[in-house]
Amino acid sequence: MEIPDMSDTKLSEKEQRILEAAIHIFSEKGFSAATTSEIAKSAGVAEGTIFRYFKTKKDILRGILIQALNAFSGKLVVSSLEKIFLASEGKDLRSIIREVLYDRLKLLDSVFPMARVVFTEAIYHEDVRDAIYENIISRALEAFEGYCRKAAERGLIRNDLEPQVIFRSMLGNLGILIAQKMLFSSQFAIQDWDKEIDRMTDVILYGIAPIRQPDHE
Amino acid sequence: MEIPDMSDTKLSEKEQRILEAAIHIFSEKGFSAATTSEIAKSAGVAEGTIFRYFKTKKDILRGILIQALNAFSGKLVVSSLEKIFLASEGKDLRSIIREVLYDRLKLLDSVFPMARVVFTEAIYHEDVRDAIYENIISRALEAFEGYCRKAAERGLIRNDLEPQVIFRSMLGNLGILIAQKMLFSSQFAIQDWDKEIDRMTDVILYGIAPIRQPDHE
Amino acid sequence: MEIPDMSDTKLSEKEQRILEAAIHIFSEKGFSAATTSEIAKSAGVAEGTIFRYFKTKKDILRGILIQALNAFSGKLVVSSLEKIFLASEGKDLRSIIREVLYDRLKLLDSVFPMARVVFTEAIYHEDVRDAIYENIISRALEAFEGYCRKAAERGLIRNDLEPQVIFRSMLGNLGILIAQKMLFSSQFAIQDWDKEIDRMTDVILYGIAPIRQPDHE
Amino acid sequence: MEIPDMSDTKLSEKEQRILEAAIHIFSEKGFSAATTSEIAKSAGVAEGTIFRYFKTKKDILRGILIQALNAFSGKLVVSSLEKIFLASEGKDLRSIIREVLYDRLKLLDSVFPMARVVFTEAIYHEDVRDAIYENIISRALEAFEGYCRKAAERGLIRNDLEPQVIFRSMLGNLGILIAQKMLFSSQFAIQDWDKEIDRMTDVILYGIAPIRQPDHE
DNA sequence: TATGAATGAGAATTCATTCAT
DNA sequence: GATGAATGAATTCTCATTCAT
Repeated sequence: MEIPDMSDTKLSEKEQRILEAAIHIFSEKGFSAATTSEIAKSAGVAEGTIFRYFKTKKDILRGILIQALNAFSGKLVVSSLEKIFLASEGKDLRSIIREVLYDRLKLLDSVFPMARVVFTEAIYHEDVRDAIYENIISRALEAFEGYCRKAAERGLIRNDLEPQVIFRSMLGNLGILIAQKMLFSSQFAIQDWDKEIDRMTDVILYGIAPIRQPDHE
Repeated sequence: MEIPDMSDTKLSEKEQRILEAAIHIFSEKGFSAATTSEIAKSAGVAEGTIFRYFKTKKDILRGILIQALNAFSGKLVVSSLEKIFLASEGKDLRSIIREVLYDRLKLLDSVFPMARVVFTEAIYHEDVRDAIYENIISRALEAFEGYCRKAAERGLIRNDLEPQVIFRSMLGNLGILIAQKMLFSSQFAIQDWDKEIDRMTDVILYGIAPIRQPDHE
Repeated sequence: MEIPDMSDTKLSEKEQRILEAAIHIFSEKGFSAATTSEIAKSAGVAEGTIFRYFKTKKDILRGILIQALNAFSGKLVVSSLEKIFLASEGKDLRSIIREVLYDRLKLLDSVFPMARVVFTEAIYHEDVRDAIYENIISRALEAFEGYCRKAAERGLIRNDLEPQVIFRSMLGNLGILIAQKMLFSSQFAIQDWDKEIDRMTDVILYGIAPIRQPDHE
Repeated sequence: MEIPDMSDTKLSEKEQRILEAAIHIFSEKGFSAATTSEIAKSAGVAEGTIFRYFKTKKDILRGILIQALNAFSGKLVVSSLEKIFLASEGKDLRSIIREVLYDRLKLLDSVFPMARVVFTEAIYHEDVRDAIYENIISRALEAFEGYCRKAAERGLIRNDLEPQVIFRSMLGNLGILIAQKMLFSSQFAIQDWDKEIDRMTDVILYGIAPIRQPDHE
């Protein structure tokens, strides 16, 4: 697959329209099942036009991946997290985590189709996974470790846990929540998001074991 | 997609061989990108033979889904969990959770290609999700709730948490671990599974907030 | 282009039919201007069938080239020439050359479309030229040199000429004759082939300079 | 194909540039395999510009053919031959033929790409052949017949040969030499052109039969 | 029953030509 | 005039499905 330089070269309006149509359709039916004719129709251009901008169908996918990695890595993943953490002084951990969860949820909501394309491709292609790791996971993890260390110093979180483990736990919980919202909404309609987030935060914070004393916290 | 009766009608040896080949190939490249000729070759039958057993390519997928749902729902998901819980009398929660995690991990390991096919299809088709919900999730949840209630009564777990929330937390943690093992093994090679499971159990049990007393557990 | 092993692997009846249709159409309009749909129609098969036998359109051309090189090199070019030379004992040079010209003319007549495809492709592709050289020219030249030496020894031909030069002269004369017959038949209709061949033989034998003695032949 | 009036209407500089680029590219890959975008790039104009000057791609080819026929018929084919023949008084036949061969060789060298386009198209299109015949062959032949007659009268050449036969012989020899030079240079590199032309002249003059008496000529 | 050659509908891709700027 | 983006018809190629053996 080979995803080239992630630099955010400006895209023409038409190129962007094609990419958006493709994201939508790839997201709905997967890369292989989508047809370029469909994408063209949805983008409102002639089928041939697609191939002016993208040499092959696979290149459309590459275009999406590049955009996705750019979007996730720089702007979204790290920076907004950073803001929350910077604004976290004095706040208690519960608030911070709630905010983080809300923020991530909102973020993934806004880019869900794109994310769906990226993750399903990741399932099949190691190079996509590598790119995801390099551009998103490793960076997010790095940033996260910094916050964890600080939080641990301040006594906000346990200092006997490795950040990776905490990261994984939060990611896992978040992932399930997203899946629930996006895929199983008819089975598990979530009415009260505040409450839902609260419960999740609670589990993340204190686990499922009985809480011994009402005095702590 | 319409997944018909889940009854485990016996499959002929050839039918089974075709299904296995298809699971393998669908798992590697996805349903649309796989070709029937490839499946036939891998199954060691003529391409035409596939269509004696499965009217269309989609029917092969249906066959896989049926098998998968059967496998997950009845035999695997519930029963083995049950065993663990039944054998749990007297054991502490940490041991139980560790056992559950180990067990699920082993299970998913053994059926990973099949699970991969099911879950990627679930991403695209609501009816598959419905079938997954009906056959797996709702049953597992039901069983889980029973155990939770009992465990709560015995004072093993917090009684202020809804079983769903606990379920979600465990599922999320487990999901990430699977993804890490199956997809990001080159980035996060897990050497010491005992330790890894221990850490995860720890977080599930006690969360990430600072633990106040050494008296816990 | 890469023309693979020239071994005469047997072709199925359908493969042969496709090749023949392709030879006909490539010969009429050239490789690029011919369409696979046209070839399929002319061969009486479905378009898809072509691609069972030839992975790409270019492979059809390759198939033709292989067949052509086989046909020209082994069976035709050398062997029939050989017969003539073997039967030449005692005959005078004029008869031999006439026979050779007739023979080659008949040969090229019978494979004209194929030859046309090969030569037009040779114009554009060095590898085709190389293959032609290796398989046809160098072999024919080699055989020809043998005959020339013998003929020179017997005093049938000048011994101060290099075989290459003789070869070139005969080939040139023949080439023009073929072109005349195949391409400019409406401008230069040849009525009396015996006479035509005679005149050509005469020029090949004695050149255009005035002949001094009426004693020749 | 229909090649219209051969009059040398003046071409704009841009038109000429397009034609030259087209000659180059058609010559390398053939008419059908060449793309207008390629031609435009090579001519340094926009693709649309081509269609200002030539209504269709085929018209570019027509333009080349017209130019080629003009070039060959008038200026080149006849006139320079004429010069040689006019200057031939007193010279022996050998010198004349050598000069003619040299001259033609140099000529074809200089216009090889154009000639290649014309001749390959001639292979496929009768009207091109007709145009070649009308504009080049018939004129050249006519002129040639005149010289032949004179030469025969002067006793320079055999008078029992029809000029056509002589023409054909010279053309054939020349054709092979060109092919050798242009297409098979790696197999038959010609080092010493003087010698090569000499040998060819020798064969054209005296043929391949043993020369009977050292006394003649 | 099993085969695999044949099919043809449909997919990706190319490219001459048009046309608004 | 010149441009080059846009077009869509035509082309190559794929592959699920059929069917004669």
